[in-house]
Amino acid sequence: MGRAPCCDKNGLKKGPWTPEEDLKLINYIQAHGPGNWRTLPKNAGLQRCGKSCRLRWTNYLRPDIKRGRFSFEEEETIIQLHSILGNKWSAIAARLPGRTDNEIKNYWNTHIRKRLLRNGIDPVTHAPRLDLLDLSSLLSSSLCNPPLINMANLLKTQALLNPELLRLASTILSLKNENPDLLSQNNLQENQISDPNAFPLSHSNQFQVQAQSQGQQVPACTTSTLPCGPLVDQAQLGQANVGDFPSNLPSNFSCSNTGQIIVPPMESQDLVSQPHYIQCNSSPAMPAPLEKLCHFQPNNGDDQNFRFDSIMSTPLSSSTPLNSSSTFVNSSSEEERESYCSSFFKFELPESLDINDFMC
DNA sequence: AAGATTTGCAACCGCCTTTCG
DNA sequence: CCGAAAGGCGGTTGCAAATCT
Repeated sequence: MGRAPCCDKNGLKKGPWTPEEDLKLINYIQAHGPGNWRTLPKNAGLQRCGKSCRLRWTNYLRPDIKRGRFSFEEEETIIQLHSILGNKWSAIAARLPGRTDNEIKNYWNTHIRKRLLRNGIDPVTHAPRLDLLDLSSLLSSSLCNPPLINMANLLKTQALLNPELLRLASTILSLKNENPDLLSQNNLQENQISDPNAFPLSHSNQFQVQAQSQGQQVPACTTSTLPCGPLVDQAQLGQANVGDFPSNLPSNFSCSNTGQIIVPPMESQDLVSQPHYIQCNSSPAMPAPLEKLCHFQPNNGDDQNFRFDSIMSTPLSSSTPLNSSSTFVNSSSEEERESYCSSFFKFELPESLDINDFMC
């Protein structure tokens, strides 16, 4: 037996609400409070389905709803939360005061999703998408960079690969493609990190990188396009396994020829500072070749207080002097935001990387 | 200037979960 | 425990506004 409809639809109005209807609904709820949506329309004198009244109230008429363009902080938070929660719009909305799940869903579908796609990032998994890459330019750039040829070959055999490593490879390729002059940049970086004494490593700078066993679901959060973004108080993220958080390589790392992964600085906070280098301990589950990649070091002497968790949790949009600049946050165009996202990705393939080690 | 196309968003639909008798 | 009702959620649609040709 099918369920009875939520209300008798005969004679009930559909479509856009009129100001008069809104007023009736507001007046009724102000007098009696929300709830009992089934009887509300009748009592309020509305020719509407109760469900329609509830949606109108929760998505539009509620007094605490914030309308207007999403701020940079909000967008950033949405991306981060979506990478963790997926399409749980109500859960995301619960962390964005004044925003409704419907509004966030619409904004995601019309703005953020498209931008991620333009940046070659799968909006579902938050991972780079091979099928969106410009393979011709990729291959041409590979001709000037032999290790990339190997990686391209590696990708052809993706079915044989550990998915995590495949993701790493695809990420490297896609971002290399976006940053053609990365080599020169990285030479500088390599020089910077070649002297281990220059980057004292404190215990607090270490974290465990837990390579995921094959087939394990990867929390997409670590491949968010805004990896340095806020994260929301992770303790509040009931569904997010904070302990697993760094189990993926952060999307904004780069790989030096010396096998180090370089996490760029948060641009909005420090547009000119050098990347951070973070040391990580390899876990038993990590394939040996990946261990080569996961040798993080803190950046430099003038960043003694650097902590990885600060990268993961410090809001890009926090009220730091640079970032709190309202001109940046509030007037950022789509291009600026796009640039902001893609600029995180600076990769270089380690020459020492032997793809054979990655084969299953 | 006008028609075509794209974009943005409010609203609807149907399914799932929770509540309650 | 069971079934119906209500509430909640995510996906989709339809239309007006904006943009393009």
